[in-house]
Amino acid sequence: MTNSVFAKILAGMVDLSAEERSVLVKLEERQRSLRRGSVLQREREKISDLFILRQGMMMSYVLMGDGSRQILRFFFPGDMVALPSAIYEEAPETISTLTDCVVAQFDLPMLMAATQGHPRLGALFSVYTQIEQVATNDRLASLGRTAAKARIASLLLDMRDRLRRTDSAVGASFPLGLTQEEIGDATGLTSVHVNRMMRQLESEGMIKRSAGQVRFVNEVALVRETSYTDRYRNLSLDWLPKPRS
Amino acid sequence: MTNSVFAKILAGMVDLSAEERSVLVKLEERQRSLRRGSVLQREREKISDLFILRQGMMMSYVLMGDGSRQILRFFFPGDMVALPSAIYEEAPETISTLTDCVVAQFDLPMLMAATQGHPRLGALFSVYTQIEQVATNDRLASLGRTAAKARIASLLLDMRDRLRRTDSAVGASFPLGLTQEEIGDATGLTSVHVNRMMRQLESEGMIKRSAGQVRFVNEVALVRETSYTDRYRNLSLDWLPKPRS
DNA sequence: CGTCTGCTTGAGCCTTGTCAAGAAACGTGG
DNA sequence: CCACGTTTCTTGACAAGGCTCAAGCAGACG
Repeated sequence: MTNSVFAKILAGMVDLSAEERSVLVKLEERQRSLRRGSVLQREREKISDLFILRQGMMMSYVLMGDGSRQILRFFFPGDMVALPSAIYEEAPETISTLTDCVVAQFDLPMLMAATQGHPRLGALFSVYTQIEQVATNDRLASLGRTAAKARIASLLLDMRDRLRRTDSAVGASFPLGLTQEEIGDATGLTSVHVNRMMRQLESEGMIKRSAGQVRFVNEVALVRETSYTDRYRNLSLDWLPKPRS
Repeated sequence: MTNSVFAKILAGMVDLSAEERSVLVKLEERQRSLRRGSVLQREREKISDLFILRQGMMMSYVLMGDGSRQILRFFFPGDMVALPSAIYEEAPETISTLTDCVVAQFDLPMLMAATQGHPRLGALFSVYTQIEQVATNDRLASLGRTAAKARIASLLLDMRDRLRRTDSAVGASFPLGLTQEEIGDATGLTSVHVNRMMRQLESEGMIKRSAGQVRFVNEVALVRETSYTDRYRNLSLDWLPKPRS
């Protein structure tokens, strides 16, 4: 394979040197195709492999004692997957595919080796994980302190922005690819209430749904509903070391 | 100052070499005392300093459009503070003290320099941030998919475990140091409902409250209520590079 | 063409929120 | 060390957002 989707994400932050790119390409050499509904990793199992999602959509989730599910995160092309699990004896989350997927697979020693001679790349991995952290904090605030409609609006805006990172065809319209049950499990709602809220967003002229696509009809109103922020923007990275060119 | 509280946390994961310790001590050389109620960093302001909390309790939070507050995290001695904010042009969260505090202050270049010749230390910083991430995921699941009583029980168990990391005097009993309003802002509840649930936990014989202290009377029942996991335990770190001794 | 999964809608309920007010604890100045 | 003001805790009555249960419908897939 001659390219790296993870590099596409990082390239949105800094200009990568040719050498840095080649290191990233190597991380994505070992690829696997997965069917929709595959489980890459199950909660409480020992896992040490990491993945970069190249095509498709995935998610991570936990099952609660009462059988309900909390989806922690959706993954889109370019995302690094399973890093938190790799440091534990037992994976804290289940990871599975939502569509047919292509992933690149590697492990922590390979990651360590990759950053060895490239301190800036190591720092960029840290930046990536911090962005994740901030995005998770945003979701936390969304679940803790906003109403159902706003949670769903946030989720939709987030999906659009993250799809657009690697697919410039995504504009006001994008394929949803989630059931209302999944949206509910991500936002802490029931599928019934997700349904009601989505139709309300539609009847209020904020979104339009058809053939599995969502279109933002009034994006300004949607954003006003949510206080959503794209956390891949407005980074301050002048402290990064010089690249190894 | 001749010691590092952050080293205490890391020492719970691996045996630190003398050289690694001395690097960590240096990070905590510049210290500041802060009054209760001080704001170290305000949401949307530019910040580039990091802190390690040496004494006291702090928190980070965001203010929502409607004036409500979501507390994202409480900080206890040994915790690293403000790392997510340092990579943004504008801080994504406000950080303030809940008690009088002593913090050590440094910045990203100093952190980069510290890990420069110590790859294992750099990796341990990453491990630390991943633990944060997993703990945040747990809170997300707690807010999304558990009832009020369980959220509060989780919070109490988490506080106790994190206080105990650096204070071996903490056992079944610890100083709460939070108002019910703060507990509510952390768990996505109102202070009124927090009150009801805490008295319920008390009347059910799970906890006892007096003079600002919380005592776990029936810890087993409390844990059963919550599916809480201590994320500082059961790490798998055999992939770490050799320490520079 | 039949089955299955996901979407939609209604009715009633329950957990949690809102509003309000009094009691208790805490902190501060005199 | 007391007195007063402020914050925090506690409790009740009522409201509401979101959940549960149930049933019909539509589209996808074999």
